[in-house]
Amino acid sequence: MARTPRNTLSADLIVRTALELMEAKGTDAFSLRGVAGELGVGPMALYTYFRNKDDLYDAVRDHLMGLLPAVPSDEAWPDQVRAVCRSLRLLMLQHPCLAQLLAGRPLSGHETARVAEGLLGVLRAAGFDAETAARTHTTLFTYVLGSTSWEIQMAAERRDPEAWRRLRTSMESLSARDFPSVVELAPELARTTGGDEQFDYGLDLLLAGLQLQVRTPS
Amino acid sequence: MARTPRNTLSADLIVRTALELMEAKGTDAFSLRGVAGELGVGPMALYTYFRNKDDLYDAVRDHLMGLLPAVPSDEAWPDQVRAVCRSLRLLMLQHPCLAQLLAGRPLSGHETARVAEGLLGVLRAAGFDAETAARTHTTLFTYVLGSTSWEIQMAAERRDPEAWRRLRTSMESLSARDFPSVVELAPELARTTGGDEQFDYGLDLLLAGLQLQVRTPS
DNA sequence: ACACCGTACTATACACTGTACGTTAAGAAC
DNA sequence: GTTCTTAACGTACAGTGTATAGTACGGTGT
Repeated sequence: MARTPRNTLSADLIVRTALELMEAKGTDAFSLRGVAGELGVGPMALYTYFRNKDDLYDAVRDHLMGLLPAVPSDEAWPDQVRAVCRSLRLLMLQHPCLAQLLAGRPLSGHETARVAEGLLGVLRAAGFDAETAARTHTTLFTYVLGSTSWEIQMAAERRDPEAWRRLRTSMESLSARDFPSVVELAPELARTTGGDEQFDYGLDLLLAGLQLQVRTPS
Repeated sequence: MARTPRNTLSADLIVRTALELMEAKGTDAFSLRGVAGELGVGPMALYTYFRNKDDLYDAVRDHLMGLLPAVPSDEAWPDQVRAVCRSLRLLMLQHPCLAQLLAGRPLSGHETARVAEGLLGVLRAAGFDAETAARTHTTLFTYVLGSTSWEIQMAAERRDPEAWRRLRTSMESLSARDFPSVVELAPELARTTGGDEQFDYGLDLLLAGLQLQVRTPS
């Protein structure tokens, strides 16, 4: 019986454990000590496989990006773009921690590059020049990131009854004289903080703009 | 000489000090102890004015939102929308901490409501119905939030030479066979992670989609 | 078989964090 | 002068990431 068994760890095992922990106890509850504890190991053991916490973050992000399906190849380019954006959003909803992992750090890793490659390939094949393809890629990515992060954030807030109550009362304290539109549209605003329809609404605006641009090149 | 002078603090003074600290030492360097130290006061003194750290965060965010200019009233609605989005982005660039303050917590506070009121008012005046106005508001807000947060994040990364070097090398390690588009467009992608042009590109796509929708109501 | 060495892991320690709790003293009201 | 409220203090706790140093296992060379 080895008192300190070796080679029981691996980068992949650590990543999967970290991911499980984030999904079970919430993104914020994640800590190196927590992951190490789950693995029955001291906190410093992780530093054999990752330079620091951010490095582990990046690895988890890339692992999640690997779960994205390939771009459908037998569709028109607007539908392909829609598919890529929708599947990224779905992945983020399925793994809420992904929102923070994507927002907080630059993109890196092979799986992440694969996803970018898919979208860029669609855009190039559709006839976009290099600069426009890059601009469009960034625009789409930041839209998906922003809107879905917001959606997740709001959903989390709604789950916390105390925070939700405070939000409602602070909403109701607004005078209808000073803020007529906000007060009038409060129910609509609450309804449009997320959901498939809201996401598709913005995405379709972007796609409409794109198609218009393709048809009338400057 | 009073050993513990009283009434030297105020919510507003604390907010301003917190803001100064965040801008001087970076958003992450902000801590209750740091703010209290700057004010020559114990950490717990702040709890007289704020329930907790998030509460202070919200106050700082609302304070910053108060700096946004009013919506120009003598322009066509697409230009008004553009002006609102641009000024929010500029404020975020000027106060990088605002990105995190907006992303991490739900919106609240009077100044924040004032800004929402401005944009919603423009949309209602332009003839959008309640639901479409709310959807558009959310779409525009999340686009500005996502794209500008990303821009700030990338700019910060570029300022850290170590992180920037690692990013470059990880980019260059991608094989041109597996990731042809990413490798080919690397320079364009690096160039389009921010800047006025990139922001306006996406914003104009959204506005083009919106105008199209107005002209051809379902 | 045995010494060796790189490496996987442990142990300890440091400088932080937010905040719960209990105490003290300043200023106002009577 | 007495009493009440409250602003600010001090202490303490349970965390955090990680630098540094030490230890014992596994595979390799002789």
